[in-house]
Amino acid sequence: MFGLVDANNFYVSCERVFQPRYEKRAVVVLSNNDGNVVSRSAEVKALGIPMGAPYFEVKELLKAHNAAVFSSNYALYGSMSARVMYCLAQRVPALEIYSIDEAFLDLHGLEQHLTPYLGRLDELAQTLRADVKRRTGIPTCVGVAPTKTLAKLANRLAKKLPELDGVLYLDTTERQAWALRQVAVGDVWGIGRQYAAKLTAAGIDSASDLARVSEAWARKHLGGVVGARLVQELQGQPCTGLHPSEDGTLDRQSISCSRTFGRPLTEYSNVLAAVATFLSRAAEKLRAQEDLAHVLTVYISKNRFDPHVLPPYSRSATLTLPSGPTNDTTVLLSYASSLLRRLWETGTSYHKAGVVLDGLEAPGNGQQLTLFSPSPTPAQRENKGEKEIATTSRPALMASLDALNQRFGRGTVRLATTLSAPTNSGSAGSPSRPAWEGKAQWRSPAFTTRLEDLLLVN
DNA sequence: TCTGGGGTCCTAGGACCC
DNA sequence: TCTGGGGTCCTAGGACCC
Repeated sequence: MFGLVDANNFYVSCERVFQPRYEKRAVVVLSNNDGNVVSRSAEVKALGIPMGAPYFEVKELLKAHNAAVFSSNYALYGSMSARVMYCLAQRVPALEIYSIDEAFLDLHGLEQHLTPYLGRLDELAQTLRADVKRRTGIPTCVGVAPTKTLAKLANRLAKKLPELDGVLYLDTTERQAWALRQVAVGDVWGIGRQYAAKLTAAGIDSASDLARVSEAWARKHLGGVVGARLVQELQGQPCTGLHPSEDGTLDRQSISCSRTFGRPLTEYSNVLAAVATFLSRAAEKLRAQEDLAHVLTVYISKNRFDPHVLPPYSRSATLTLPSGPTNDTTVLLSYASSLLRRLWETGTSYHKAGVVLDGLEAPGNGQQLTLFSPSPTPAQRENKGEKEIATTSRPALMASLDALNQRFGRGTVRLATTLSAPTNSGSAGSPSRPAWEGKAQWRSPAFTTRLEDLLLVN
């Protein structure tokens, strides 16, 4: 059996832990740039405000109901997530951290061997919920079922139906069949908007209907092997196992960093400063998980909501690093700036930029070396005669950078390229405020990660 | 006026390998 | 006249997840 633990409106719950006066009030948390509603308290859901609603569209409604509005505070949510995962890891043989607020639990064997001591799996699930709530303040629900897809479905019902008291255990085929009938096809894990529309057009409305389509049909209409697996999993046949997260942290196969800008940017130097900042952050994460990357992608996007802008809204460029895998920000940046140059169209207004690091590998024995001396980076070629940029990594420099920023705060020491060029018109902000930076008007304190923000109790 | 960010997995054509 | 089969890697893009 698999368990799925999922926090209830996680970001809102994190805010409430440290500011209990919001316990009974309507609360929302907004995305970066205060753009969209990404977490809603039950009171807000009852108002009919959907997940992902643009804030400007629901602002008045929220105000009318005296809702509290927060900008997102990832320092807080990340740290609360780690606490929740730590609690869970202490009580189950293995878990897979699936997202910031969800984890799959490996419960195989427990039902045969341990239940005489621990009670049924649904009792164990209740114990987990109570433990997490007591130690972190975060409310959760738990689904238990023979496949991950059914565990997700069970979790959804556990959240929806108060009479289940936060736990649903789909131990028999009768209970599974019942659960499948309760869930709309669009709410099944792996069925997004496009597939949902296609399925309802074909007369497939519930998870139960979907569980009865043929494998061939699923393959043809639901993205090949992915669709075939999905249907089998609904039938109770596990197609995917648990990928345990070692020591409670997540090792990623790709690392990215991107932002929508606070305002549209047309100056190359401003966008370069943004890309350099995002790349620095991504490289920092890469070093934190002790990996090297050998594939780099840069992308820039136009405003897809502007009716005057035609698709494609986004262009990307990917490069397999000729000088081999690295985690050195300066090496990565010299390639990133040449990719950005390739994508750049003068006179275009850009809305967002991002970088992705792929092809991650651990340093050491397995590493691919170059046969000859590393080929020069684009920056070296362009700047021939100027100061050299190394193609070989300088681990000691990066380690010092990370140590300083860890101790004195993110961005204390950074590459000069991350600084936006001074603008003639731009007396608006202080020089330390980059052109691309967005809004975050209502951010709560970093209660768990900044000494100055520590809650004081009299 | 105002519309997020960080991921996973899959597809598909072309270059290239033996 | 006639021109293979089984792979990997690279790059770009799409669907989906939370």
